[in-house]
Amino acid sequence: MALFDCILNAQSGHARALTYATAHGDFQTPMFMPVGTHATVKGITPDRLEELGAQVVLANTYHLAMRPGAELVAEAGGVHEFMHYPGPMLTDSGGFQIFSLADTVKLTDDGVEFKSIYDGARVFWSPEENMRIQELIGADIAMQLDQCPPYPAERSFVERAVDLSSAWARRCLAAHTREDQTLFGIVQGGMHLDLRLESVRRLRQMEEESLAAGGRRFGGFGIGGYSVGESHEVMFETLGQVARALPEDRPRYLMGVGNPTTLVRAVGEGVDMFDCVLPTRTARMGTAFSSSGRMNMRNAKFARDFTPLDHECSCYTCTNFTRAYVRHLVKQDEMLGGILLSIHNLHYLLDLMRRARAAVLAGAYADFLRSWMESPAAKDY
RNA sequence: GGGCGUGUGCCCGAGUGGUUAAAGGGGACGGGCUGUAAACCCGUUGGCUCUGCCUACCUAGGUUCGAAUCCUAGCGCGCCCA
Repeated sequence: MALFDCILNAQSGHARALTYATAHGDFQTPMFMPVGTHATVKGITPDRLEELGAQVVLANTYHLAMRPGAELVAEAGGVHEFMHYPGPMLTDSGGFQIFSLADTVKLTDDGVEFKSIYDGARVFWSPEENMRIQELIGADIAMQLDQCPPYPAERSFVERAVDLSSAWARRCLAAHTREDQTLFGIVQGGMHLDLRLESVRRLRQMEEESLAAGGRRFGGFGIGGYSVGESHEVMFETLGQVARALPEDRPRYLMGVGNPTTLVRAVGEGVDMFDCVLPTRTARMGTAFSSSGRMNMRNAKFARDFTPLDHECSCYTCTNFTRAYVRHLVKQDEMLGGILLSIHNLHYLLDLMRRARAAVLAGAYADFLRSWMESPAAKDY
């Protein structure tokens, strides 16, 4: 396969199984991507990530640009070398952080000015500067700079976010040059189907114009702005139509979603990739995913429970440790508690997506979805 | 044996006559976490027939309209002297 080729291995209903080629190896979908904001998946060493079958790992442009600095990462040989992760990587642009963290954000014709949360310094990013930084960091996939509106938000606000994100997408696409890195565009539009479809239309159009002018195309598409506080019902009212309005020949990435049931349902709607802090953050806070639903391992009922976290799980944690021991670690604030739970939760989502892929390859995704929705784990949706 | 000090809710610890069921920690118990400023944040923590009542600041008496707060004795603990 040539770099950034995308092969459709199978389709079952709207659910797809893709293989995608990057300079650091192929990845297969449906797929969940562990989040490693500061160029580390908290508590998890890279060899453990490989053992878990993680394929793509995320890092964050905002945080790495502030610390230790994109130039330093480039000097280290790029983010893969820096963090010693040999597989495919993706960097989020940092747009999400700019708008969610900074209290003073100033939009100009040329870009966005914001205050660094690290030292309060004024930082100005144009889409071009953001591309330059992401190329320095050197992940396999870069995300366009975008604006993710909160929920609820005035329609006019969401419209402006679509306008801004579209304009930035065009400039990112034009500015992106690195050959061994691809760029994903991002759909916005909140919960408004017409705005979402307009956002998709613009991405497709700007790509056509770029190609016609001898420029580049998007390597895939992010679906942003969901799971920002709306109900699942509201999200699924539009998600499927939005996903399927995107080009069929490239991956669709639902950004920031990690609830197991949402993943299973979204795959059924034609989504291919996900990322979320949920498995690792909740792990550090003491929560375990399991085939019988989420478990708060601080609960007293686990004190003398000498069984594995999940009887159906084959991860390192479940094959070697008991609920009682994990609870003990969590109650004592021992770092190993968060580590063991992170291993388990990541395994849970990675394995869920492997089983989803197997179901697509078997042409039986509808059955997989149905049996999931009837399982005890779906209750925590 | 004598002197001085001290005794608060599961634990530590503030309070030193009235708005104190009693600050603040810790612990315990429970909840939350969705493109990670998160090994973090929030709630509950005497009982009950629960918009109120009862029981509570070592024990027993006392002073006072009113005491965890003052007095007396006892008991426990600590330090010093013998």
